[in-house]
Amino acid sequence: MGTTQLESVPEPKYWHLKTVLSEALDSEFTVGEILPNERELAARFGVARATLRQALEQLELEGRLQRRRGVGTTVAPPRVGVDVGTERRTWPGASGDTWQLVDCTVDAPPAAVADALGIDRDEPVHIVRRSRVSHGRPVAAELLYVPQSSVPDLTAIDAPSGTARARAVLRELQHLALEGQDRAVELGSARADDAKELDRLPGAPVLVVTTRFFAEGRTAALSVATYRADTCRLTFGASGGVEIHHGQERQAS
Amino acid sequence: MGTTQLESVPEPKYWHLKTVLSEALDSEFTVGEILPNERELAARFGVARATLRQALEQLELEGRLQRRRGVGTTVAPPRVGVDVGTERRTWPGASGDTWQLVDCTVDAPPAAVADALGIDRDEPVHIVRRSRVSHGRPVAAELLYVPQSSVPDLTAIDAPSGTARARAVLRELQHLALEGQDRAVELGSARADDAKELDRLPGAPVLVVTTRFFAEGRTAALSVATYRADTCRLTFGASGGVEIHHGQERQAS
DNA sequence: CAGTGGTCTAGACCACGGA
DNA sequence: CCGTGGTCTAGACCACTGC
Repeated sequence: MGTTQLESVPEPKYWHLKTVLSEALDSEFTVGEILPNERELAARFGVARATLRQALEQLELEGRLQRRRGVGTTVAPPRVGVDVGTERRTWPGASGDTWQLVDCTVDAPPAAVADALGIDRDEPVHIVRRSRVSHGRPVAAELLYVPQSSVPDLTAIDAPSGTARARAVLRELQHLALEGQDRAVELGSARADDAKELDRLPGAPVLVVTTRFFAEGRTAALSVATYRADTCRLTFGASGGVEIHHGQERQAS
Repeated sequence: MGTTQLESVPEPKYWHLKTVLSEALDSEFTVGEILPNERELAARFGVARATLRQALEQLELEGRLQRRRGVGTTVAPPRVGVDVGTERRTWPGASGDTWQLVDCTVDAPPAAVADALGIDRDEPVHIVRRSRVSHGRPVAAELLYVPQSSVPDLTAIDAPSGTARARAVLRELQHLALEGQDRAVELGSARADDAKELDRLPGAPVLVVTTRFFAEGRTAALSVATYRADTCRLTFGASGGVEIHHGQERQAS
């Protein structure tokens, strides 16, 4: 081998395709513009549709594209910075939070949630559903699990209907002294119900933010919030008064 | 509508397959166990390999499986909780941090990074490469961008080689008074070099943690850390002394 | 209704890891 | 060397959107 063997490492077609498309998006398209359809693009690049789709999937994962069945593929706007600040340690539903109540049920939680709450796996808890909207688009769906022991003063009279009961549960929560909280962020895929609320297909990538609220020496509530990974950037503002001019704060290419 | 129309919504095969496999993983497999190969599994479920792979991909995305070319598909251990705590606001490289120095170069940063740092796009900066290991496995790769103006006392003599220079840059950083920092987390896909360091294929899903360090009224450094999304759960410990017994803290199914 | 992206098939070959 | 997962093809049909 006389020459440096750079060509002997064939880049996958979809990877190269992704690079080419990415550059084209930067230079030849504007936000919201609709791309040629997949069959057309595949033909234009001389690849099978499946290969072209592999490239599009990556670009969608990175928040560069948005695809909707029956409509087409459009150039996505930059990701929305969504504040999930840690320093403001308050109960959910405290004044100024950005969540919309959806409804509230009483049911046995998933086993993992019961374990985290330190309760029996078949002990029913309040499950408050909330959703979060930013810039007119749904960005997150939340399930807030509240053991009945955390809101002992809640009576059946307080809970005539879904959102009213949700309000009552959150109101009762404020009575507890919040001793602390912790958070975790991980990648997940949207369950069917979350997907519907987020206007995505089931299985869409989401950032799952799990928050545990501590009071009276135990976990008094557990929040599982799923954010659209394609359109959201979770921000943890921690410095004083520095303005964020988020635009192309994307990963280096 | 007399009956609830549940059957009229045909679930995609790969989605159903994913559910079945997921339950099988819980009940019939142990961590580290190797699954039958894809051709075998596809045949067993009576689907094409591509369909089977779609299900496996989702499970890998959720951290349930690990696939390695030439080896096979294994049952993944629960995600590792990696602390990216916000309260401990220190410069990178301060005592007690868990990063390993890799090397250090001087080069023009990507345009987005230059913008975030508020410098010209062709102004070279120090680029410190670090990696983070947890439980014996690489979990993150970081690029730390430090404008030369942030470490004015650094001389060429301090920088004989890669890691030595990296050490020198971090040492100089400690001399600045850290005024604040902020963080953002978003989904990305691994670039080729990061992928190599993380022992993954290019394009693998990663959680990108961008941290801006403020000093002297400006952004004095910018860290872009990419964490393996399949194996990591980013934790933001914020409560006092509460022990985390992470095990099955997975998203509710 | 036509056009879009989403799912699925049944093949083929390639790149990598380990024996 | 063989077996693995990774890539790619050229089709097909389905589900959804908007006209």
